[in-house]
Amino acid sequence: MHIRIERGSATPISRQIMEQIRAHCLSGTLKPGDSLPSVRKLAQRLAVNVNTVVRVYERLSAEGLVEMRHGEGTFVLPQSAKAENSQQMAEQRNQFSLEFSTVIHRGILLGLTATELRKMLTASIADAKRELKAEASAQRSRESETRTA
Amino acid sequence: MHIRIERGSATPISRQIMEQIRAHCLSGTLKPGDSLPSVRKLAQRLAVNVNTVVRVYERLSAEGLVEMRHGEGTFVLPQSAKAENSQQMAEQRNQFSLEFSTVIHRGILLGLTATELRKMLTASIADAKRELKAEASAQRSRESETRTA
Amino acid sequence: MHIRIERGSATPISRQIMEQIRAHCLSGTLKPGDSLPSVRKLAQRLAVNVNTVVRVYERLSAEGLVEMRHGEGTFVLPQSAKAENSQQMAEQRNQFSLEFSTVIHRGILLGLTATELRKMLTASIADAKRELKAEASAQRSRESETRTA
Amino acid sequence: MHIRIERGSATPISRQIMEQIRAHCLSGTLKPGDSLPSVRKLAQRLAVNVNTVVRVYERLSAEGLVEMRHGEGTFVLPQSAKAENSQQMAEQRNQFSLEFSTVIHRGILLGLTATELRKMLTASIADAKRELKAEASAQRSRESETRTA
DNA sequence: GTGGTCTAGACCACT
DNA sequence: GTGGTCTAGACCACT
Repeated sequence: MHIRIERGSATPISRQIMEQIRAHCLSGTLKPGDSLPSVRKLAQRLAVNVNTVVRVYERLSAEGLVEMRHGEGTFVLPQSAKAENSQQMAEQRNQFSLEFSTVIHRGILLGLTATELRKMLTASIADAKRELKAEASAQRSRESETRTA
Repeated sequence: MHIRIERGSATPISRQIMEQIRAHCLSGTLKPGDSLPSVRKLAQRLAVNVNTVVRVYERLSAEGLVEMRHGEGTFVLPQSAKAENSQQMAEQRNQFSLEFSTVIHRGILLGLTATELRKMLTASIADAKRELKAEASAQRSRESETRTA
Repeated sequence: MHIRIERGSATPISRQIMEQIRAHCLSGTLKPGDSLPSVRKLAQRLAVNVNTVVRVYERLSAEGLVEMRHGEGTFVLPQSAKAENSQQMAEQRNQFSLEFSTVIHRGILLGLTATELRKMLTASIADAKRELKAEASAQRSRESETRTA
Repeated sequence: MHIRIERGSATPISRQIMEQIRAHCLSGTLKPGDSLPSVRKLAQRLAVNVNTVVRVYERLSAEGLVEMRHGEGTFVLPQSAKAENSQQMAEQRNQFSLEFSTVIHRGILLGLTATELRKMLTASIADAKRELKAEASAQRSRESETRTA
């Protein structure tokens, strides 16, 4: 589960983490029953305070997306209804499209041309897909290890 | 000078306004000597608290980008050196490119395809350019009025 | 709004505060639209860390019981439906009755007689009612001040 | 020795167990020399992790209330002095009275009337006594079996 | 090992 | 003034 934190950003770290975990759940990178990294591990990996991660997990738990089991870990919950799920997805995409257009608007103001923006898009898509693939294969190998063991 | 505020965003309103004014200065929509809208007018137009705008102007003033003249208004300052200006531009573009790639990363996680993202890009670029043009022409007509008067 | 914290208790402070605020909302001591004390004030009054109160308010907010308005304060929300409200009340009473019987069970184990327990009950009821009344009258006088002013 | 666990409670399970064993010792349900159930049996009976019970016994052992004899079991120790015993009893009762009044306070907030609370008290006392009796008679029959064997 | 609570203190943003 | 986020660090409880 890749999570990328933008340090200088005005978006609070906790919110960045939360949105990416939500996206992972909606996209299927995280499936019901999967365990999230422990609060301490994720905190260390992201070089973030433990409490920050705890807060994120607590909020996702209040949303009903995950469940924190004392002494065991934090786990993705099965989503109650497909309808609800696809509604969440629609909401997330709407929000995404707003952000996207805001960013582009700023790019144009900064004098970037359509051609430059298209190049950046292509590069960013490639980057993101590479990350996703790398992760998926890492997960597969982890799973096969588990099966062997 | 068009400014667009995204209400739900985690990015604070003041920062949204500030970044867009900076971008307008760098892109030339706002030129040295131009006056910014009065604090009260902008606040009303954006449906934002007056103090929020005051603080934005104060910060831009501290940055040396604008000058607040008591009783007159707020004006764009000539940028001290071209070098500095282009350095600022480079910084802003760097930051932009970081944000851009983060947004795209999230879009990919949400399952958007390259094709969808390209369509969104084209639409957003068209939107942004239309806004810029509308503004430029509005400004031209305002200027000719002033000349006539 | 009286809140009583038992320091040595195994029940976490935050949970004690949360349950009492919930009870105040259900009992009508806190009505929709009422403002809660600011996080800092309540923290100081209870001699508790600010973050502890913040967490309480955040959770009540996630429950939909209150709303935190940035820069304004925290306010009791109107409860969506009477049905829901009375269901919450039933839940709270069920939980109460469980706790109550557990406490009594322990009292009996400690060798307290029925008569002693009844005396304690009468005394505790009187205490609690006195507190409620004192608060209600304090509130009335506050309201009449406001009306006069 | 009856022990009742309230699952949802904020009071940790281990503390619930510990307090009840202490109360049993003070009330005489458990007498010096009596054996506690084995760690595994109690854990199974209460559907609790073995380690949880182990830690409870360890703490009671550290308090000098019981003694863990390797390979034999855990036994109630004779209390060093009556004075100490009655002091412990007083402490426990003080703590009990605090908890009791807190619980009643919450009940009043939830709108329960004095009459309702008195009824609940009577019912809870009856329940608790019934449990104590059932246990006592079970213990007597166990003892007579032992004598016979 | 896991999560849960709490503190003290800092700095930020909105009204 | 109000709430919001984050850190560093402590100590506790459950598996």
